[in-house]
Amino acid sequence: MFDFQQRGGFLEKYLFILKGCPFFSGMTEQEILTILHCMDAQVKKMDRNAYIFRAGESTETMGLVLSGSVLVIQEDLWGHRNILAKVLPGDFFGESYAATPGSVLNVSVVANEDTEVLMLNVNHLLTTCQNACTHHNHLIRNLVSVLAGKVLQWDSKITHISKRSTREKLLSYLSSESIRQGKLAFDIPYDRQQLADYLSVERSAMSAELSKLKKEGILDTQKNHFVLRGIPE
Amino acid sequence: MFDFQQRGGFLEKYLFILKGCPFFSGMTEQEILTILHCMDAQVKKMDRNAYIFRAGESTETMGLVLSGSVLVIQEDLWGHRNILAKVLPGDFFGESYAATPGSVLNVSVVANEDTEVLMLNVNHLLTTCQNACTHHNHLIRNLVSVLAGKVLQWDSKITHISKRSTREKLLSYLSSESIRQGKLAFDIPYDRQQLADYLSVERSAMSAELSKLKKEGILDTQKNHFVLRGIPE
DNA sequence: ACAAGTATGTTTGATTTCCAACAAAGGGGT
DNA sequence: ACCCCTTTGTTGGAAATCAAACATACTTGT
Repeated sequence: MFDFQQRGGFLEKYLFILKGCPFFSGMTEQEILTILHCMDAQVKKMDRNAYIFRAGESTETMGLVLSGSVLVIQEDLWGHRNILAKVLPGDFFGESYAATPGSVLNVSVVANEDTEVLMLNVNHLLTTCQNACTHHNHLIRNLVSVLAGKVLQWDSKITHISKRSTREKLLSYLSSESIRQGKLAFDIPYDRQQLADYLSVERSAMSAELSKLKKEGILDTQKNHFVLRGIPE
Repeated sequence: MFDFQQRGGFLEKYLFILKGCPFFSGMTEQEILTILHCMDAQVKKMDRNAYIFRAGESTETMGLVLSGSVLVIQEDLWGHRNILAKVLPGDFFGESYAATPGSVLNVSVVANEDTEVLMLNVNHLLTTCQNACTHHNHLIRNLVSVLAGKVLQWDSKITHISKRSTREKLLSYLSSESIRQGKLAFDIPYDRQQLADYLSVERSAMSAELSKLKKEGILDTQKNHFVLRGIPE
């Protein structure tokens, strides 16, 4: 772990990510730097498969992915892994637990590849120096947007996994991704095993269902690239 | 729909609920009244099964249940109903959509019984009169807690419905309710059909599974009262 | 180019869920 | 007490999923 202020290199490298992040929207570079100091920002470099949070812990800090990606997961002792979300650069994880004093993590967070994350203390934002920094109120307002967006994201995940059949889950997820990205041809951030874990189905059954959908001409796919064709008339 | 300020009756009747609500925590009665006016508060009386929000709409207002209860649901055209949550007096619904400009409701909200709800305009809180009312920043801070709590609630719902079998879903939900309420004997807010819709399983299969669990001595239940016994050794 | 490891697709039988129909139990109103 | 309506439990056949095994790409490192 590195102190953010002492490593100018990181700063120049990633400031453009922070500027594009909803949480820092409407702030100048200098204001962002001030805030990073207030929130005790620290950069962590994580190797692939390293745990950033473990279910059962509690935390005052939230994470912001700078490079690479992390998976928010739940896993039981027998290898079943449930993927709640993949978090890409510019997006947060753990913010809801950090913002809820006394809460216990119901999820784990692991690096999906070699990853750099920025850890930010939310309590410093919520409970101290409310008057001193005029930016704090602005940031808390931004935090509302971040949290509301997370709820909406969760709503749509629940939409997918509430479907009863593997086929419906696939089509629910794929069509929503297609709409979100605004095109019928798009990439998804998951490989087959991860997609199965995201949709809570068996990989082999899902693979079989994808083959069926291909044969029926409803979609085409190679690796993580998908093309939806709609239902032929 | 009634104007809140003109109906003192409602006010006295429900102010104690508002005072106990996390969103208004740390505020005096007079401050709450001021806020209600700022947020254009209006009381709505809804008959059982009436829709408060419909999927596809968008909204600037969030709802607070005063009496009765509402269900947050998703339904397809062929009667499949997925219950995301039951909202009891003192709790919010729709706040994430109201706090996300341009968002479209992915859920519907229906009155589960004859219900009174308070509708509050979130935009008035987030975008106007930030300087005038010192309470606003306090409220936005409280809104962060409300939203973070909603994410945690969603996390735990995802935990339950991600389980692969009906039995696991039941036990996941029931044990978490038991822990949440701090006792092995507890009531749940759902009848059998609603519980099945909440866990995304078939009612009849769930009923059969409950019978098995009873026979095995793992739990006991009559109507919506449950007693967990743990797995016998 | 090769080998080893990983990811994806396919198949199979056992298990589970779904679905519809029906039976039994409870509630409310007259 | 009676009937009607809702809720809950039970059953059985059809369909889907799970889980394990295997085959076939595709990667990666040497």
